[in-house]
Order: sequence, then structure tokens, then C-alpha cells
Amino acid sequence: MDAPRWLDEREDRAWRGYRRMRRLLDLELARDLTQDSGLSEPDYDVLSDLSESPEGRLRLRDLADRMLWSRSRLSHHLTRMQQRGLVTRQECPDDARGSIVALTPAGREAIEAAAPGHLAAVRRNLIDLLTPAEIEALGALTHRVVDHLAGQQPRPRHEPAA
Amino acid sequence: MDAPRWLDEREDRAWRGYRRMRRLLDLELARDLTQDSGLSEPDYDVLSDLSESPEGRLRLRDLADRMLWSRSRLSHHLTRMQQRGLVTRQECPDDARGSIVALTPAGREAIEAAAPGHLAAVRRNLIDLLTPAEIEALGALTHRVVDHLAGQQPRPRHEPAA
DNA sequence: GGTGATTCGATGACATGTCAACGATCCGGG
DNA sequence: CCCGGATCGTTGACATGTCATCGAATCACC
Repeated sequence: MDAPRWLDEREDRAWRGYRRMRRLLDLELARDLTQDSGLSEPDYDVLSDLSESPEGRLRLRDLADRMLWSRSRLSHHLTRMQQRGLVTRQECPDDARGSIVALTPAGREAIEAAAPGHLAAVRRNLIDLLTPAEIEALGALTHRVVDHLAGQQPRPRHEPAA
Repeated sequence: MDAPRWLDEREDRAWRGYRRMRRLLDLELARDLTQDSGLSEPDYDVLSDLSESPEGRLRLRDLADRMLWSRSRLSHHLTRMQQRGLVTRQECPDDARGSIVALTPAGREAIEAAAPGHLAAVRRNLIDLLTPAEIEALGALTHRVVDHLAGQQPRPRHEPAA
């Protein structure tokens, strides 16, 4: 670890570019989104995942896993969204600990109103700037990295090495 | 805007992969970093940019611009880092409003201790998983998107269309 | 050289995210 | 059954980020 293989010029260019794109794209998409729909990106993601589920309902645990959020974060965020009338919580029939998150009509309206504009922004600022080969490459490379990362031990909290 | 061109299968795969990678990579890198250096990613970025500057000093404004952070955010963050002895603030000789941020010896030690491990993590979880062609493509595509985004009006607050 | 608009950085109020608890419930082995 | 350990979701304390605003200083322009 004391003589690390440094990044060569191309690797450095890719890494810096990635981080910069990440930041700028986020700022732009978030700005567009809130400006013309009043939703934040986290709001959008929650509503989007719910709307893709049967009947617009998901168990909190499953939604959190799908979004790669902690349950705590999701619970806090749902409380805020619930106060705005975008989602509701329902009892889970087969597990009394559980909680079902469901889209309200207002929530469905909100995501359906926001989606076209958001999609257009994603196209305008990313997808339509890429060649078909780059889109293919981006799909391949990101999935490879995701598989690599997902294959690790999920919670090595702070144990020696059981 | 009412009949948006939806994402086709490949575009969707790239877009979802990107977002998922983004999240997982962030979690992993942040976890590794704090675990073996006690620094957060924002800490690391601040120290890294400072250490790449002559004498480890930068004007707050310039550091903020370089990092794509708001001055407010940077100011708050520096206050915390200053309390931990990683950076100091100095007067700006040629502009009395200004503030110069400088690496302390402890700050330089911290970044130099953290860098090899962080670099190794970046390699392990991203760079070394990619083919040379993918690295090249990632560099090209991210820079194109960055140029596109940077070329926009920086602050179209909420004006009609001057 | 005045002077009005702008830039700079700090600050306080608030929104959001993280982390470590907790009570409740579920599960599996006797 | 029942009991110990796991999971589920919530909560409160705290860390971090955003936004509007401020006072000081600078700049542009005449």
C-alpha cells in the first residue's frame, strides 16, 4: 500500500471527468426538477419506484433496499412526503412490524406530471450527448462495477473478521 | 413535452446503471476512507485540492469554484476542519474581503496518509474493472457532458428569459 | 474621487442525512 | 410452547448542506 500504482493520464482523465460530471449533472437535474415540478430528486426517486410497483405500493424495507437507502433515511423522508400528501403508510397484513408505503392520487399525479420533463432533461444533458457505442459501453461498465460492489459483504460493521 | 421520447432499452440500462453505480461506489469509497483515515469524502476533496495548489493555499472563492461548491458550504465545512486542525484561514493580502485557506502540517499529513489507500480503493472498485477502451470512452463522454453543462448560463435564477 | 452596484465570506435558520438506540414482532431450536 | 436472537420501522441527537441575508470591501463609471 506504500507504493501505489498511480493513475496514468487516461485513468485520471476518466476519474476526474466522472466526478465532475456527477456533480454538474446532479445540480442541473435537481434544479430543473424542482423548478418545474416542486419535487426534489429524492422525492422523485421515491415516487418513481413506487409508481413502477403493482398498485403503487411497496413494503418500506423493500423500497429501501431497492433505492439503496437506509431504512432510517427512508422513514424520515416518508414522514415529510406524507405531510405533503404524496404517500401514505398502511399496515402490513402479513407482518405486524412492517409498514406498506403507498402512492396517493396526488403522488401519482405528481410523478406523472414530473416525469416527461425530467426525462427530457436526462436526454438533453446526458443521453443525447452520447454515441450509441458510448451508451452501450456505459451500460456495460456500470453494471460490471455494480455487480462487483454488490458482491461484497453488505455490512462489515466493525468486526475483526468473523 | 407531452409526448416525450422514452428511453429505449439500452439507454435505460445505461441510465439506471449509472445511478446505481454512483450510489454504491460512493458508499464504498466513503466507508473505506473514513475507516482507515478518519476523513470524510468532502474532507478528502478539500485537502486534495489544497495539496495540489502551490504552498497548499487557495483563496476560498477559488477553492469553492474549483470544487463546484457554494461558498457558504465551503465556509461551514472549513470551520469544522479548522477546529480539527486540518486547515487554517489567513488574510488575503490583495483583497481585504478575501480569505486564504491553507493546509496545516497536520492537514498535509492527513491527505498524504489517506491518498494511497483511497487511490487503491478507486482502482479496486472502478478503474481496474474497466478495459482500456472503456476508460477512454468514459473520459471522452464525461468531458463532453461537463463541457455541455459548464457552457450553460450559471445562474438562471427564475427570470422570464432576459 | 464619489457613488451605486457587485463580490466576498460569514452567519443563522432550516432541510436533509447519518448513526445508535429502542420497542415490537418474528423466527428457529429445544 | 417458549425463549434467545434476529429483523422491522421509528425516533432523537447530531452532522452536513442549502438558502437568504448581512456587513465589509471592491469595482465600474462618470
